[in-house]
Amino acid sequence: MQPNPVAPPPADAITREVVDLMASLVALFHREYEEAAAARSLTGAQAKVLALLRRGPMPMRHIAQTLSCEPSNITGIVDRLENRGFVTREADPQDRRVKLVAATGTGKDASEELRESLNFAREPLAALAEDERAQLRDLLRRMLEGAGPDSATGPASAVEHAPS
Amino acid sequence: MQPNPVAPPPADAITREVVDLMASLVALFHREYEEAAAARSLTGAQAKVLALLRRGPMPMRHIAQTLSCEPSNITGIVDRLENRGFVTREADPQDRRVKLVAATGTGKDASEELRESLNFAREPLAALAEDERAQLRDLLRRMLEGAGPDSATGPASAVEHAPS
DNA sequence: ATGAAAGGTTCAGGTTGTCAACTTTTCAGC
DNA sequence: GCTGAAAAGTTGACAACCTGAACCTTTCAT
Repeated sequence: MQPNPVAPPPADAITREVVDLMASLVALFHREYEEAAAARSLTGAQAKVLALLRRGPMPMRHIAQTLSCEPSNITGIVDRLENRGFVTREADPQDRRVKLVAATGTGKDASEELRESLNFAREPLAALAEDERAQLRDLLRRMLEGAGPDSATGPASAVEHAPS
Repeated sequence: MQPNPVAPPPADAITREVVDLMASLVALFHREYEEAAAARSLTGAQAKVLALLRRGPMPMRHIAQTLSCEPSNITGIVDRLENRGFVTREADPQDRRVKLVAATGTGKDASEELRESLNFAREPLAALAEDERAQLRDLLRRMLEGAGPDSATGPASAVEHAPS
Protein backbone atom coordinates (compact mmCIF):
# COMPACT_ATOMS: atom_id res chain seq x y z
CA MET A 1 0.00 0.00 0.00
CA GLN A 2 1.56 3.26 -1.12
CA PRO A 3 1.18 6.54 0.74
CA ASN A 4 -1.28 7.57 -1.94
CA PRO A 5 -0.24 11.07 -2.85
CA VAL A 6 -2.95 13.64 -2.57
CA ALA A 7 -2.83 15.14 -6.03
CA PRO A 8 -5.38 13.86 -8.55
CA PRO A 9 -4.08 13.15 -12.05
CA PRO A 10 -2.99 16.26 -13.94
CA ALA A 11 -2.65 13.95 -16.93
CA ASP A 12 -1.31 16.13 -19.66
CA ALA A 13 -1.67 14.88 -23.21
CA ILE A 14 1.94 13.87 -23.68
CA THR A 15 2.07 11.85 -20.50
CA ARG A 16 -1.12 10.14 -21.50
CA GLU A 17 0.26 9.14 -24.83
CA VAL A 18 3.53 7.97 -23.37
CA VAL A 19 1.61 5.79 -20.95
CA ASP A 20 -0.32 4.26 -23.82
CA LEU A 21 2.80 3.65 -25.85
CA MET A 22 4.42 2.14 -22.84
CA ALA A 23 1.51 -0.20 -22.40
CA SER A 24 1.91 -1.43 -25.96
CA LEU A 25 5.61 -1.88 -25.52
CA VAL A 26 5.10 -3.71 -22.27
CA ALA A 27 2.67 -6.08 -23.93
CA LEU A 28 5.10 -6.74 -26.75
CA PHE A 29 8.04 -7.25 -24.44
CA HIS A 30 6.06 -9.49 -22.15
CA ARG A 31 5.08 -11.76 -25.02
CA GLU A 32 8.65 -12.05 -26.22
CA TYR A 33 9.81 -12.88 -22.74
CA GLU A 34 7.23 -15.62 -22.26
CA GLU A 35 8.09 -17.06 -25.64
CA ALA A 36 11.80 -17.06 -24.95
CA ALA A 37 11.19 -18.77 -21.62
CA ALA A 38 8.82 -21.32 -23.13
CA ALA A 39 11.43 -22.19 -25.74
CA ARG A 40 13.56 -23.43 -22.82
CA SER A 41 10.59 -25.14 -21.20
CA LEU A 42 10.45 -22.54 -18.46
CA THR A 43 7.43 -20.52 -17.47
CA GLY A 44 7.65 -16.77 -17.16
CA ALA A 45 7.63 -16.88 -13.38
CA GLN A 46 10.33 -19.53 -13.26
CA ALA A 47 12.48 -17.50 -15.67
CA LYS A 48 12.05 -14.41 -13.50
CA VAL A 49 13.18 -16.21 -10.36
CA LEU A 50 16.12 -17.70 -12.18
CA ALA A 51 17.08 -14.28 -13.53
CA LEU A 52 16.95 -12.88 -10.02
CA LEU A 53 19.44 -15.48 -8.87
CA ARG A 54 22.03 -14.40 -11.38
CA ARG A 55 23.32 -11.99 -8.76
CA GLY A 56 23.80 -14.75 -6.25
CA PRO A 57 21.83 -16.78 -3.70
CA MET A 58 18.80 -15.11 -2.20
CA PRO A 59 16.33 -15.86 0.60
CA MET A 60 12.81 -16.83 -0.44
CA ARG A 61 11.44 -13.81 1.34
CA HIS A 62 13.54 -11.47 -0.80
CA ILE A 63 12.37 -13.17 -3.97
CA ALA A 64 8.78 -12.73 -2.93
CA GLN A 65 9.31 -9.06 -2.14
CA THR A 66 11.05 -8.35 -5.41
CA LEU A 67 8.33 -10.09 -7.38
CA SER A 68 5.60 -8.51 -5.26
CA CYS A 69 3.87 -11.72 -4.38
CA GLU A 70 3.19 -13.89 -1.36
CA PRO A 71 6.04 -16.04 -0.03
CA SER A 72 3.86 -19.13 -0.29
CA ASN A 73 3.76 -18.60 -4.02
CA ILE A 74 7.54 -18.71 -4.28
CA THR A 75 7.61 -22.05 -2.49
CA GLY A 76 5.87 -23.74 -5.41
CA ILE A 77 7.93 -22.07 -8.10
CA VAL A 78 11.20 -22.91 -6.37
CA ASP A 79 9.93 -26.46 -5.84
CA ARG A 80 9.54 -26.92 -9.57
CA LEU A 81 12.88 -25.30 -10.36
CA GLU A 82 14.53 -27.52 -7.77
CA ASN A 83 12.94 -30.66 -9.17
CA ARG A 84 14.45 -29.86 -12.54
CA GLY A 85 17.85 -29.15 -11.06
CA PHE A 86 17.93 -25.43 -11.80
CA VAL A 87 18.25 -24.29 -8.20
CA THR A 88 19.07 -25.58 -4.73
CA ARG A 89 17.86 -24.64 -1.28
CA GLU A 90 20.54 -24.17 1.36
CA ALA A 91 20.05 -23.16 4.95
CA ASP A 92 21.52 -19.82 5.87
CA PRO A 93 24.15 -20.49 8.58
CA GLN A 94 23.52 -17.06 10.07
CA ASP A 95 19.78 -17.49 10.48
CA ARG A 96 18.47 -21.00 10.25
CA ARG A 97 14.95 -19.82 9.51
CA VAL A 98 16.18 -18.54 6.17
CA LYS A 99 16.60 -20.72 3.11
CA LEU A 100 18.97 -19.41 0.49
CA VAL A 101 17.99 -20.29 -3.02
CA ALA A 102 20.93 -20.60 -5.38
CA ALA A 103 21.07 -21.28 -9.10
CA THR A 104 22.97 -24.41 -10.11
CA GLY A 105 25.30 -24.44 -13.08
CA THR A 106 22.46 -25.62 -15.26
CA GLY A 107 20.26 -22.90 -13.88
CA LYS A 108 22.80 -20.18 -14.52
CA ASP A 109 23.35 -21.42 -18.04
CA ALA A 110 19.65 -21.46 -18.80
CA SER A 111 19.21 -17.98 -17.41
CA GLU A 112 22.14 -16.54 -19.31
CA GLU A 113 21.02 -18.23 -22.49
CA LEU A 114 17.58 -16.78 -22.07
CA ARG A 115 19.02 -13.36 -21.46
CA GLU A 116 21.00 -13.59 -24.65
CA SER A 117 18.02 -14.71 -26.65
CA LEU A 118 16.02 -11.88 -25.15
CA ASN A 119 18.68 -9.56 -26.33
CA PHE A 120 18.13 -10.95 -29.74
CA ALA A 121 14.39 -10.43 -29.53
CA ARG A 122 14.83 -6.69 -29.59
CA GLU A 123 13.30 -6.15 -33.03
CA PRO A 124 11.65 -2.88 -32.11
CA LEU A 125 14.99 -1.40 -31.14
CA ALA A 126 16.32 -1.95 -34.61
CA ALA A 127 14.16 0.95 -35.73
CA LEU A 128 16.35 3.36 -33.82
CA ALA A 129 19.76 4.71 -34.70
CA GLU A 130 22.55 4.30 -32.24
CA ASP A 131 22.41 7.82 -30.85
CA GLU A 132 18.67 7.47 -30.44
CA ARG A 133 19.10 4.28 -28.49
CA ALA A 134 21.53 6.10 -26.24
CA GLN A 135 18.92 8.82 -25.79
CA LEU A 136 16.33 6.25 -24.92
CA ARG A 137 18.68 4.58 -22.49
CA ASP A 138 19.25 7.84 -20.66
CA LEU A 139 15.55 8.59 -20.42
CA LEU A 140 14.72 5.13 -19.13
CA ARG A 141 17.55 5.31 -16.65
CA ARG A 142 16.23 8.53 -15.23
CA MET A 143 12.74 7.12 -14.96
CA LEU A 144 13.90 4.07 -13.09
CA GLU A 145 16.23 5.87 -10.77
CA GLY A 146 13.31 7.36 -8.93
CA ALA A 147 11.20 4.22 -8.83
CA GLY A 148 11.90 0.79 -7.42
CA PRO A 149 15.53 -0.23 -7.71
CA ASP A 150 14.61 -3.83 -8.42
CA SER A 151 14.45 -5.57 -11.73
CA ALA A 152 13.42 -8.86 -13.20
CA THR A 153 16.20 -9.66 -15.61
CA GLY A 154 18.47 -7.36 -13.80
CA PRO A 155 20.65 -4.41 -14.66
CA ALA A 156 24.00 -5.92 -13.85
CA SER A 157 24.82 -3.28 -11.27
CA ALA A 158 23.47 -4.56 -8.01
CA VAL A 159 21.96 -2.35 -5.39
CA GLU A 160 23.44 -3.78 -2.26
CA HIS A 161 22.80 -1.21 0.40
CA ALA A 162 21.51 -1.53 3.90
CA PRO A 163 17.96 -2.82 4.16
CA SER A 164 16.98 0.59 5.49
CA MET B 1 19.53 -27.07 -31.07
CA GLN B 2 17.12 -24.70 -32.68
CA PRO B 3 17.21 -23.70 -36.34
CA ASN B 4 19.27 -20.76 -35.14
CA PRO B 5 18.37 -17.84 -37.37
CA VAL B 6 21.21 -16.78 -39.54
CA ALA B 7 22.35 -13.64 -37.77
CA PRO B 8 23.78 -14.23 -34.31
CA PRO B 9 23.08 -11.39 -31.93
CA PRO B 10 25.25 -8.37 -32.66
CA ALA B 11 24.15 -7.13 -29.24
CA ASP B 12 25.99 -3.88 -28.85
CA ALA B 13 26.36 -2.57 -25.33
CA ILE B 14 23.74 0.15 -25.60
CA THR B 15 21.08 -2.18 -26.95
CA ARG B 16 21.86 -4.61 -24.19
CA GLU B 17 21.40 -1.99 -21.55
CA VAL B 18 18.22 -0.66 -23.09
CA VAL B 19 16.83 -4.18 -23.09
CA ASP B 20 17.64 -4.51 -19.40
CA LEU B 21 16.10 -1.17 -18.55
CA MET B 22 13.06 -2.13 -20.54
CA ALA B 23 12.75 -5.32 -18.57
CA SER B 24 12.73 -3.34 -15.34
CA LEU B 25 10.21 -0.93 -16.70
CA VAL B 26 8.03 -3.76 -17.90
CA ALA B 27 8.08 -5.32 -14.45
CA LEU B 28 7.17 -2.03 -12.84
CA PHE B 29 4.42 -1.28 -15.28
CA HIS B 30 3.01 -4.75 -15.02
CA ARG B 31 2.76 -4.52 -11.26
CA GLU B 32 0.99 -1.19 -11.41
CA TYR B 33 -1.43 -2.51 -13.96
CA GLU B 34 -2.32 -5.55 -11.90
CA GLU B 35 -2.79 -3.40 -8.84
CA ALA B 36 -5.02 -0.93 -10.62
CA ALA B 37 -7.10 -3.79 -11.97
CA ALA B 38 -7.31 -5.50 -8.59
CA ALA B 39 -8.52 -2.26 -7.03
CA ARG B 40 -11.58 -2.64 -9.26
CA SER B 41 -11.85 -6.35 -8.52
CA LEU B 42 -10.68 -7.23 -11.99
CA THR B 43 -7.81 -9.54 -12.84
CA GLY B 44 -5.13 -8.43 -15.24
CA ALA B 45 -6.43 -10.64 -18.01
CA GLN B 46 -9.97 -9.39 -17.56
CA ALA B 47 -8.79 -5.78 -17.62
CA LYS B 48 -6.87 -6.42 -20.83
CA VAL B 49 -9.91 -7.87 -22.57
CA LEU B 50 -12.06 -5.02 -21.37
CA ALA B 51 -9.50 -2.50 -22.60
CA LEU B 52 -9.51 -4.19 -25.98
CA LEU B 53 -13.25 -3.70 -26.26
CA ARG B 54 -13.00 0.06 -25.86
CA ARG B 55 -12.71 0.33 -29.60
CA GLY B 56 -15.91 -1.63 -30.16
CA PRO B 57 -17.25 -5.20 -30.23
CA MET B 58 -14.83 -7.88 -31.26
CA PRO B 59 -14.99 -11.61 -32.10
CA MET B 60 -13.50 -14.00 -29.55
CA ARG B 61 -11.00 -15.16 -32.13
CA HIS B 62 -9.65 -11.65 -32.57
CA ILE B 63 -9.27 -11.22 -28.83
CA ALA B 64 -7.30 -14.43 -28.63
CA GLN B 65 -5.04 -13.37 -31.48
CA THR B 66 -4.36 -9.95 -30.01
CA LEU B 67 -3.54 -11.43 -26.62
CA SER B 68 -1.54 -14.25 -28.19
CA CYS B 69 -3.35 -17.03 -26.44
CA GLU B 70 -5.64 -19.95 -27.24
CA PRO B 71 -9.29 -19.19 -28.00
CA SER B 72 -10.38 -21.64 -25.32
CA ASN B 73 -8.72 -19.41 -22.79
CA ILE B 74 -10.78 -16.41 -23.81
CA THR B 75 -13.99 -18.37 -23.29
CA GLY B 76 -13.42 -18.50 -19.56
CA ILE B 77 -12.33 -14.90 -19.19
CA VAL B 78 -15.33 -13.62 -21.14
CA ASP B 79 -17.58 -15.95 -19.11
CA ARG B 80 -16.46 -14.26 -15.92
CA LEU B 81 -16.78 -10.78 -17.37
CA GLU B 82 -20.24 -11.64 -18.64
CA ASN B 83 -21.35 -12.98 -15.26
CA ARG B 84 -20.45 -9.66 -13.71
CA GLY B 85 -22.24 -7.68 -16.38
CA PHE B 86 -19.15 -6.12 -17.94
CA VAL B 87 -19.62 -7.58 -21.40
CA THR B 88 -22.22 -9.31 -23.56
CA ARG B 89 -21.94 -11.95 -26.26
CA GLU B 90 -23.96 -11.25 -29.39
CA ALA B 91 -24.11 -13.41 -32.48
CA ASP B 92 -22.64 -11.79 -35.56
CA PRO B 93 -25.49 -11.51 -38.11
CA GLN B 94 -23.02 -11.84 -40.95
CA ASP B 95 -21.46 -15.06 -39.73
CA ARG B 96 -23.35 -16.96 -37.11
CA ARG B 97 -20.31 -18.89 -36.02
CA VAL B 98 -18.85 -15.68 -34.68
CA LYS B 99 -19.72 -14.25 -31.30
CA LEU B 100 -19.15 -10.55 -30.90
CA VAL B 101 -18.10 -9.57 -27.44
CA ALA B 102 -19.17 -6.05 -26.51
CA ALA B 103 -18.53 -4.01 -23.38
CA THR B 104 -21.63 -2.90 -21.52
CA GLY B 105 -21.94 0.58 -20.05
CA THR B 106 -20.60 -0.73 -16.78
CA GLY B 107 -17.77 -2.41 -18.60
CA LYS B 108 -16.83 0.72 -20.50
CA ASP B 109 -16.91 2.77 -17.34
CA ALA B 110 -14.70 0.33 -15.48
CA SER B 111 -12.24 0.24 -18.34
CA GLU B 112 -12.09 4.00 -18.69
CA GLU B 113 -11.71 4.43 -14.97
CA LEU B 114 -8.88 1.96 -14.92
CA ARG B 115 -7.21 3.73 -17.77
CA GLU B 116 -7.40 7.00 -15.90
CA SER B 117 -6.00 5.47 -12.76
CA LEU B 118 -3.24 3.92 -14.83
CA ASN B 119 -2.46 7.33 -16.11
CA PHE B 120 -2.12 8.33 -12.54
CA ALA B 121 0.21 5.47 -11.80
CA ARG B 122 2.88 7.04 -13.94
CA GLU B 123 5.22 7.96 -11.09
CA PRO B 124 8.34 7.20 -13.06
CA LEU B 125 7.36 9.69 -15.72
CA ALA B 126 7.32 12.50 -13.21
CA ALA B 127 11.10 12.36 -13.24
CA LEU B 128 11.15 13.70 -16.77
CA ALA B 129 10.62 17.24 -17.96
CA GLU B 130 7.96 17.89 -20.53
CA ASP B 131 10.28 18.09 -23.51
CA GLU B 132 11.94 14.89 -22.40
CA ARG B 133 8.62 13.13 -22.26
CA ALA B 134 7.95 14.33 -25.79
CA GLN B 135 11.32 12.92 -26.79
CA LEU B 136 10.46 9.63 -25.17
CA ARG B 137 7.10 9.58 -26.87
CA ASP B 138 8.70 10.00 -30.27
CA LEU B 139 11.21 7.25 -29.67
CA LEU B 140 8.55 4.83 -28.45
CA ARG B 141 6.35 5.67 -31.39
CA ARG B 142 9.09 4.86 -33.81
CA MET B 143 9.79 1.57 -32.09
CA LEU B 144 6.19 0.49 -32.22
CA GLU B 145 5.55 1.56 -35.77
CA GLY B 146 7.73 -1.23 -37.01
CA ALA B 147 6.35 -3.90 -34.73
CA GLY B 148 2.88 -5.28 -34.27
CA PRO B 149 0.18 -2.61 -34.57
CA ASP B 150 -1.81 -4.13 -31.75
CA SER B 151 -1.98 -2.97 -28.18
CA ALA B 152 -3.32 -4.08 -24.85
CA THR B 153 -4.66 -0.94 -23.29
CA GLY B 154 -4.76 0.72 -26.63
CA PRO B 155 -3.22 3.95 -27.83
CA ALA B 156 -6.39 5.87 -28.46
CA SER B 157 -4.94 7.50 -31.51
CA ALA B 158 -3.86 4.84 -33.90
CA VAL B 159 -0.54 5.31 -35.57
CA GLU B 160 -1.75 5.51 -39.09
CA HIS B 161 1.13 7.04 -40.97
CA ALA B 162 2.85 5.83 -44.01
CA PRO B 163 5.72 3.49 -43.22
CA SER B 164 7.98 6.31 -44.39
C1' DA C 1 -25.24 -32.36 -51.34
C1' DT C 2 -20.97 -33.55 -49.19
C1' DG C 3 -16.89 -32.73 -46.83
C1' DA C 4 -13.29 -29.67 -45.24
C1' DA C 5 -12.38 -25.73 -42.61
C1' DA C 6 -13.35 -22.01 -39.22
C1' DG C 7 -15.32 -20.07 -34.70
C1' DG C 8 -16.47 -21.33 -29.97
C1' DT C 9 -17.05 -24.36 -26.25
C1' DT C 10 -15.96 -28.11 -23.06
C1' DC C 11 -12.90 -31.01 -20.48
C1' DA C 12 -8.58 -32.47 -18.30
C1' DG C 13 -4.28 -31.05 -16.50
C1' DG C 14 -0.59 -27.89 -15.03
C1' DT C 15 1.09 -23.24 -13.25
C1' DT C 16 0.39 -19.02 -10.88
C1' DG C 17 -1.52 -16.52 -7.24
C1' DT C 18 -4.02 -15.49 -2.60
C1' DC C 19 -5.16 -16.40 2.14
C1' DA C 20 -5.23 -18.74 6.53
C1' DA C 21 -3.16 -21.98 9.55
C1' DC C 22 1.04 -24.13 11.21
C1' DT C 23 6.23 -25.25 12.39
C1' DT C 24 10.70 -23.75 13.33
C1' DT C 25 13.87 -20.35 14.65
C1' DT C 26 15.16 -15.86 16.44
C1' DC C 27 15.01 -12.16 19.60
C1' DA C 28 13.30 -8.87 23.28
C1' DG C 29 11.91 -8.35 28.11
C1' DC C 30 11.76 -9.95 32.41
C1' DG D 1 17.78 -18.40 31.67
C1' DC D 2 12.70 -18.51 30.37
C1' DT D 3 8.70 -16.96 28.04
C1' DG D 4 6.25 -15.04 24.36
C1' DA D 5 5.97 -12.25 20.19
C1' DA D 6 7.57 -11.94 15.62
C1' DA D 7 9.85 -13.60 11.30
C1' DA D 8 10.85 -17.23 7.51
C1' DG D 9 8.97 -21.06 5.09
C1' DT D 10 5.67 -24.52 4.29
C1' DT D 11 1.15 -26.64 3.67
C1' DG D 12 -3.64 -26.90 2.14
C1' DA D 13 -7.85 -25.04 0.02
C1' DC D 14 -9.46 -22.41 -3.56
C1' DA D 15 -9.78 -19.29 -7.79
C1' DA D 16 -7.96 -17.69 -12.12
C1' DC D 17 -5.19 -18.36 -16.15
C1' DC D 18 -3.40 -21.08 -19.87
C1' DT D 19 -2.75 -25.05 -23.10
C1' DG D 20 -4.13 -28.99 -25.88
C1' DA D 21 -7.44 -32.24 -27.65
C1' DA D 22 -12.13 -33.41 -28.68
C1' DC D 23 -16.46 -31.72 -30.03
C1' DC D 24 -20.55 -28.92 -32.10
C1' DT D 25 -22.23 -25.55 -35.21
C1' DT D 26 -21.89 -22.82 -39.20
C1' DT D 27 -19.80 -21.60 -43.50
C1' DC D 28 -17.92 -22.45 -47.91
C1' DA D 29 -15.78 -24.86 -51.88
C1' DT D 30 -16.30 -28.37 -54.59
